[in-house]
Amino acid sequence: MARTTKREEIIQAADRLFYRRGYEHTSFSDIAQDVQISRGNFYYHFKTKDEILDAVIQARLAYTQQMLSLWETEGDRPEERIRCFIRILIVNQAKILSYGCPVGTLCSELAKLGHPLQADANKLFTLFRVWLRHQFVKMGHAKDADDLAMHLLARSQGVATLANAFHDETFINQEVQQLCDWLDAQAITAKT
Amino acid sequence: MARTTKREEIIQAADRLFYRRGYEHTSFSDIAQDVQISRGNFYYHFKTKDEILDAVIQARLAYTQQMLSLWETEGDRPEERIRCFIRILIVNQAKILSYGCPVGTLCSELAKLGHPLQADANKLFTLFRVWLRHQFVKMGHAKDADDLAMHLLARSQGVATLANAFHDETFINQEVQQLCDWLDAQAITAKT
DNA sequence: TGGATTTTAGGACGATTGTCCTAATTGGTC
DNA sequence: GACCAATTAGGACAATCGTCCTAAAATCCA
Repeated sequence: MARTTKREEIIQAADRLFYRRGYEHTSFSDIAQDVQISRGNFYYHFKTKDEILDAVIQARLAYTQQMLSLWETEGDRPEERIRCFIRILIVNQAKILSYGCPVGTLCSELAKLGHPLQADANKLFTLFRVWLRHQFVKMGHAKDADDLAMHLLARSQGVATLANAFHDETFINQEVQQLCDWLDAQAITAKT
Repeated sequence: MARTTKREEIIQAADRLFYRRGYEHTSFSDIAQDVQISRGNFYYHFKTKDEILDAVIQARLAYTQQMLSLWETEGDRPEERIRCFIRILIVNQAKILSYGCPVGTLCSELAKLGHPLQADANKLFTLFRVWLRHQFVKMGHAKDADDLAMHLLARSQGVATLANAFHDETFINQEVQQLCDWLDAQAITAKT
């Protein structure tokens, strides 16, 4: 039983499956089978597939925000916090090698589908963008904080995409090192 | 009539649709409607959907190779040729803003589908990788040519993904400028 | 012109999709 | 034990999917 309701169980399963197989390639049956309920009973919890996607996106936004808040308390310098962001490439290495970045791949898919929830999915990117911008401002990069945030986001995306395609974990480690070096360089230029 | 056969017409339409809507979200009907043939007649040209995908990938490989060969003849320094690669972010700006990178999004999708043609699609990345590596070797980066090639590929991928999500063309221009600067820096460190 | 070949249109097929309805079951409250 | 609400299972539904068959039409060649 634990604390999770059936609804939360469904959202968790959908979250996992949407990431692994993609949104469109995941069916009601797949999710229902995963949480051990009948396919028909699905309608009681969610009226449409978009409703599940919406719930999944909201859940991702929630725990992403939670993660960012947690990082905010770790370390006392903004560089160390940004390093937390860079390190997710290492922490989630295995998943990234198999399925890419959860945010990037979802946004790409929804863009191709012309899906109405596209904008909501993009908020995931915005969450990271705003948080990173905030950190760069604190580093002394008031002027180009947003550019630096976008730059770092893009670098991470690229690493995830390539690592996924080539199934290359050495590449991830190399690029993470370069990103850390880049970050250090930004810390130096900021003070001047 | 021109020179194109019906089969080539189908491949072209499928190529375009796979890029815009994604592979799975494009149906036989969609392609058939695009090239003005009946849905049933499709079977005469292609037995399965995978067969079309295979043909599309082969076509992409062919004209990508052709493009790389063309770049090989432009300019006399490898830096100028690599700049051709970077510039596709500008040349295909409108499409990238709407649909992302054709290579990256296809590989990501096929990875999620666990599709057997995944490896063939990845050859598109390899084509660029090998070509870029070749240019970096000529620049004097014999040792780290492959790392530089992968790095540049990843940067481009990230830019495409973010530009697509945020529909931001200014971001593309900024990042292209940074990539060119980075390339110049590599040209300098190579000679030493 | 006549016959062979290529290409076509139309529809059947079984499976799967998202959606929706209904009747049965469960669980808690008086 | 009786009542009420929450939750369930099973299946119907129309549409769409990829696949495949067949007969007609178009095209080519002798």
